Amino acid sequence: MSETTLLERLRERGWRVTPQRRAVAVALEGDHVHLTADEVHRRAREVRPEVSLATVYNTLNEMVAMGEIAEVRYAPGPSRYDPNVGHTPHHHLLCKVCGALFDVDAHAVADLQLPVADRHGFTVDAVEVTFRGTCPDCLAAA
Amino acid sequence: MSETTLLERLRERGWRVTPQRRAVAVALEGDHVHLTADEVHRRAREVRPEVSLATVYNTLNEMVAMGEIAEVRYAPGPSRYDPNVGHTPHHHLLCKVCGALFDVDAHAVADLQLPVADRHGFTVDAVEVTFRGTCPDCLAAA
DNA sequence: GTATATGCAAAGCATTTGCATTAAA
DNA sequence: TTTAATGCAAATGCTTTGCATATAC
Repeated sequence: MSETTLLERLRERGWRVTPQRRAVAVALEGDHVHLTADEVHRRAREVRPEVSLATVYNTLNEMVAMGEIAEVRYAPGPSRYDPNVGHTPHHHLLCKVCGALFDVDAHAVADLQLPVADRHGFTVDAVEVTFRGTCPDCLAAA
Repeated sequence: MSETTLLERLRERGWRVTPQRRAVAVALEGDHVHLTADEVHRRAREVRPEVSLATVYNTLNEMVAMGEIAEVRYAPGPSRYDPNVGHTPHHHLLCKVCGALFDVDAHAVADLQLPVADRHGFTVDAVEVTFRGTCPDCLAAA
C-alpha cells in the first residue's frame, strides 16, 4: 500500500529513534482501524513493557505536528490517531454505536468542490468525507 | 430557515421546560457557529445568571440523546454543539488554525454514495463532508 | 402532590507538564 | 559529550455524578 514505513519516514526527518518511539510507530501501522492513545500504549507495552503513557502522548503529538499522522475526534470519548494521512488519500466510515473508525479509499468517492460563494471567506485545502452508520459487529449485537 | 424553533420542538416531545433549559436552547439557536458547553454557559448566564455549568451539560446531553442537536468534535479541545442537525441538511467548514466550525448548505455540495464494495459491512445512513482550511480571521492574523 | 430539574461540590477520565535520570547521536 | 527522551507523579481541563433542595407539571 505505502512504499515507506512510518518509522522510515520519521527517521528521514532526522527523528531520534528510541525503542519506545519504535514501539509506538509499529503499534500504529498496518491497521485500518484508528487507535486511542491508550490502545497504542497497550500495544506498545506488548513489545516494550516499560513504555509510559506520557511518552506515548508525547510521541503521538510529535507525529501529528510533523504531519505524519492525524488526530481524529469524531465521536465522544478519547482522540484516535490516523496513520494513513497524506500517503493514501482516504475518507472515513464511522460506527455511531461503538465509535469504531475505518478508512475508505478516496477513489471510491467522487471529488468534491465547494463553490466560492459558499466558502464564507475560507481558503479550503482538504476535503474529508465521513460516512456514518453501523458496523457489522454492532449490527450483529443488535 | 427552519419553521419551528428548537424550544418548540422540545416542548412537543413532552420536555419539561424550565428557565435554565429555555436559556440553553435560546443560546444555541440562530447561529451558524458551533459553541462549546462553556460558551453556551456564558450566553445562558447573560439571560439567567444562576444557570450552572452542570445543568448546561445535562441539558445539552439530553438534546443530543433526543437527536435535536449533535455533538461535534473535529478539533482538539472541548466538544461543540450543532443545533441545525436533521432540519437543515448541511456540511462543515473547519478552520484548522483556530478550530472554528461553520455550516455549509447541503445544496452547495453534490450528493455522495459509497459503493457497497467499499462499505466493509457497514450500513450507511448519513454522509457528512468537512472542508478543512483557514478562516478569514486567521488568514488576516497570518 | 409528585416526579423531575437544579446547584454545588466532589469525582472521573484524558491529556499535559516539571523535573531528575537515562540514553541516542 | 551533548542534547534530547524517558518515567514518574502531580497538575490541568473537560465532563459527569451524588445528593439535598427547589420547581414545573
